[in-house]
Amino acid sequence: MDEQWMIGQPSPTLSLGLNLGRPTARRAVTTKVLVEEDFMSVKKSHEVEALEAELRRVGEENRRLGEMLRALVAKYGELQGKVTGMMAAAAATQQHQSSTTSEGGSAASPSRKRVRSDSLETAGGNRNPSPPLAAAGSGQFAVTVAVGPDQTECTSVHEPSKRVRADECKPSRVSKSYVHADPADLSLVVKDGYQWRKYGQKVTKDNPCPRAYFRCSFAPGCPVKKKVQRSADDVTVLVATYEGDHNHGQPAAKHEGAKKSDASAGAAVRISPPAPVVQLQQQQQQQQQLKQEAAAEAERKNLAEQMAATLTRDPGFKAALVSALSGRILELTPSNS
DNA sequence: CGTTTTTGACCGGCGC
DNA sequence: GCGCCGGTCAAAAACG
Repeated sequence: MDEQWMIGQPSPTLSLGLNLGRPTARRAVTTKVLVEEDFMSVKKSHEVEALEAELRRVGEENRRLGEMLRALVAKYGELQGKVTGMMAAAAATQQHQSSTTSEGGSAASPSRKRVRSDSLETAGGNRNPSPPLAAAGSGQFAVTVAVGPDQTECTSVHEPSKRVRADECKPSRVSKSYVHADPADLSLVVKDGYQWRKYGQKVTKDNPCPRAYFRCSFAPGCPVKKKVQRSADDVTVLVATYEGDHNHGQPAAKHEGAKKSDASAGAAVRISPPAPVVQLQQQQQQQQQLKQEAAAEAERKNLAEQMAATLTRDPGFKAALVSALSGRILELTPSNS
């Protein structure tokens, strides 16, 4: 019979009975009394002995599982620490290289650049010789942020030397933004509140959709660039890659870029169509969702670990388990007078 | 007329 | 050394 009970009532029954804080607690008290009166006074039957053995076995298994879970979490934390350390070491090495080789390289071999570009660059580049410290909050679209806002020296190197490879000296901020767009709309425009000037378009090898290159045109010396390309997997998704920090604040909400001169925007301020706002919200929602999911996962792991530790250490857990099991036994066994 | 977009050409890095 | 490829330039066209 006990075998039938165990087969017919698998683990859900156990889990139901383990809700310590639920109204079954009151029933557990009464059932405990019943257990003591009915079962303890009477000679233990072999069924009860089998149940107790099963109970011990389940408790032991639960304890083992808890230990395994703790070990797993500990190993996970250890591995995560190693990864973090390796990434920090790589970032430190990269920063050191960029602060030495890039500065020296741009000064030692200026002939690497185009001649006409250098003349233009020196003429206009002095307008903003040092990158301002502002725009620390401009990374609001960042999904993957490479470095922190304190590493602005890389930007100062990056601006005068135009053809610095991205892996030699990464811009101070590289972030990606995914925007859902109408596939019928062929324009590669991602509304993010800034003014952008398109300076090139290219069809890349790994994606049939062309990639558009934009510069921030709100401030003359703003080093921020943006690449926009439709996702190869989903053409309805626009992937915008931002490089660098804005050296100005976010412009006031008005028509972004698209064939609107600043002179016309001064007097007649029109309310922007809702589409930019919607896309902006979509970007922020996606990023918030990613962060929330990561946080929720970490919280779940932490919660599971705490639950395992609490349950295995709590001396009342076994008593509660006994009461719960006994209560279920009394419920399921036909009342024998 | 000033600004922005388009688009072919050019440049430099990288792999073979 | 050569070709490929991504990024950029700049003249011409388009636009308001």
